[in-house]
Amino acid sequence: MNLKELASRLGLSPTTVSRALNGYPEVNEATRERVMAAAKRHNYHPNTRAIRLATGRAMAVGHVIPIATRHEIVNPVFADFIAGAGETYSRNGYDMVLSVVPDDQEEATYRGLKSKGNVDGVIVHAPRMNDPRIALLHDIGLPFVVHGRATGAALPYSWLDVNNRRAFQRATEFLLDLGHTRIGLVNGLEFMDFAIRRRTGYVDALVARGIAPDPALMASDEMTEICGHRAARAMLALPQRPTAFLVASMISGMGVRRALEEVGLQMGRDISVIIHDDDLSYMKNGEDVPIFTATRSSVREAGRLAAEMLLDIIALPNPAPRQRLLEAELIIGQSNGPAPKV
Amino acid sequence: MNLKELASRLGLSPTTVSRALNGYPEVNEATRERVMAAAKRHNYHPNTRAIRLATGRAMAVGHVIPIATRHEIVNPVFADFIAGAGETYSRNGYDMVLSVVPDDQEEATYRGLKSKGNVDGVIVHAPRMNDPRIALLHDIGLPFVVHGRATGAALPYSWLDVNNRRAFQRATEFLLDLGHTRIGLVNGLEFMDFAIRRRTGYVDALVARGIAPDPALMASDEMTEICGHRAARAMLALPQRPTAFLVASMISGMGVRRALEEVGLQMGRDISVIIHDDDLSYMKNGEDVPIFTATRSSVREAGRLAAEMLLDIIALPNPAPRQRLLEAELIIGQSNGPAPKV
DNA sequence: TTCGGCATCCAAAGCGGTTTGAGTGCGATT
DNA sequence: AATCGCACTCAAACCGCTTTGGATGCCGAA
Repeated sequence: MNLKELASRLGLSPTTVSRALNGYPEVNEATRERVMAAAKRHNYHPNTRAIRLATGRAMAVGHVIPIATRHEIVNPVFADFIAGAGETYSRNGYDMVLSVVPDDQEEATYRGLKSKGNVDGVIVHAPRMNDPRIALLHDIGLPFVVHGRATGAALPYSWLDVNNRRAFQRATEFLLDLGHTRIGLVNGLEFMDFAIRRRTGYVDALVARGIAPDPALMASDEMTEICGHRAARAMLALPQRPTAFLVASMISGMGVRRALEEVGLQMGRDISVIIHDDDLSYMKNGEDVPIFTATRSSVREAGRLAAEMLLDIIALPNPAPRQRLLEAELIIGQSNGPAPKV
Repeated sequence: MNLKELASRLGLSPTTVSRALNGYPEVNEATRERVMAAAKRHNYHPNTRAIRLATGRAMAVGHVIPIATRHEIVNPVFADFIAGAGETYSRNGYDMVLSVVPDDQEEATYRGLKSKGNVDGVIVHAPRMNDPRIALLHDIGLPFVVHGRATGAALPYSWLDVNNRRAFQRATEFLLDLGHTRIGLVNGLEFMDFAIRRRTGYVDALVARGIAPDPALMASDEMTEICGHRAARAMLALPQRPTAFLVASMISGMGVRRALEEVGLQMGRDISVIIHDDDLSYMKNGEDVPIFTATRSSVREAGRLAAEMLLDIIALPNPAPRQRLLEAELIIGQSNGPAPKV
């Protein structure tokens, strides 16, 4: 069942039927209702491919996922972000298309997406410092929103980010207030923009209290259980070990916890731990009382909001870049306590 | 730059240019090379929307993700599966479109995907017993491959699955061989097909050795850290506690480990644990030596294979249903040992 | 009576490709 | 010399929708 057939059954022209269904004013209300009814009765759904060609819009948003020779973006955080963004797209009649490509084909993929007209815009994931994708997308004229920011970008661009610096600054201050002075930072990879900001927040807080950051207490690696464990073990083996940890993710945090248990330290009593909690749907930080004290910000909500921002931008003829900075909550769980008396 | 313009610049008809680029035989080799060169020079990429309309194929595969009022499918396993499938699609020039929809709209989404022509086929995730989606897709004539199986389906259908029954049977036998007789099963939700099969394997192995399965040693819940922890705690509190655990996932396993540490049991010495390891890229089971002894099967590879199967099916005019059963490896890590002497 | 305006509706021209059904020109066959 | 087949190429139809630029009829105003 297509437009033409539906029109002929109704004894109308395709023009009128199309307009009736799309809510144009120049069609008689009685006619419109007749058309609507017939469409429903015959289970008519306009062909998306034809609409896309006729309107010149893809009604789709792209997410490019480089599969890593180096580091994976396919991580749990990504999954939840996608889920959030996908909700927004569905609600607005957009498709979400994921391109999983070898990372040396990332640029070609973006160019292809634009020139072949597969999508109306893209979300940029996991920005790094001086991320080349921003200039590229600007260049080829593909609307985009960055999830995060890219320090060093020359041009203004749209982004949605969590205030990572502030979150880690507050967390550090909180630990300092509890008397901790040796705080281990188990950070993500520091070519990632968010990790840089988090370290900045941590360092700023220390410096503000006159504490010199100790390089031995700052680790930077992938946010896996293994890496969290390794980093914590290394710091715990120091002559002057930390009395608290600030950890980049829930999963790293589980590695840290394992390390603590191995050396016989009880989290929350002997040693404090604060993690960053992305509020993942399948990786909840406890039920009523959080297991970990945490800086929390829902990455799923970020996905929803970033997608909304992008759809807004796509809809506008000449959109100005938008920015939105979300604040993380500091939630108190069972993993912190005062620094032990020396 | 579009076909017509390219053609006129070359002094050729669109027909010939189209054929030259698509490798049809009825075009002079010299002409073809001239066309190819010009296409590259002018950076010509055929418009996907036009191709789709003209050919009647969507060149896209759908994945429908119901967002749960009840249980989330947006889980880490899903992310890796998607990544694997996405690789296959990219290699073959297909788009992957994800539809994230409220679960009461799942059926409508499948129907829409078909009638609006958005996709050429779909992958069905997380099948349950008597899963209604199979009949539905059969009905509306949308090609599909199920990741997993759906016990109780009336019609034959295509699927790709891991031999979950066998995997858990082998793991159980392995523990039995080590002298364990009280083995706790920390399973996934048992309306999920894979979870049912795993329990069957576990029960079969016990029964074959003349051991009556104890309901108190069989838990079924979501595969989260929290749930794993809770289940393990409950079993450890039994008068006759288990000497080994068989656990449905890496993440549940971490919860189990936490429970063990809480009660002062050392994994691998005091108590044995075997998990199922989906070989997730960001959740590796150790580096050289696995942390957990495990039944392992890469879900990412499953994604690749399922996608290949689906593309094959889509390409064929009248495809017969296909099946593929993958075997999980049993890999020995540091989390198992002989049962303690009574 | 005439004409402008309004409410409706439609024919036809896109959108940018693919594909069908015909040409052409040329060497080989009869 | 006429015919045939082959190798190329092209015009035009088509995919299924949107959208432009009229038509048409009817009513009230001049």
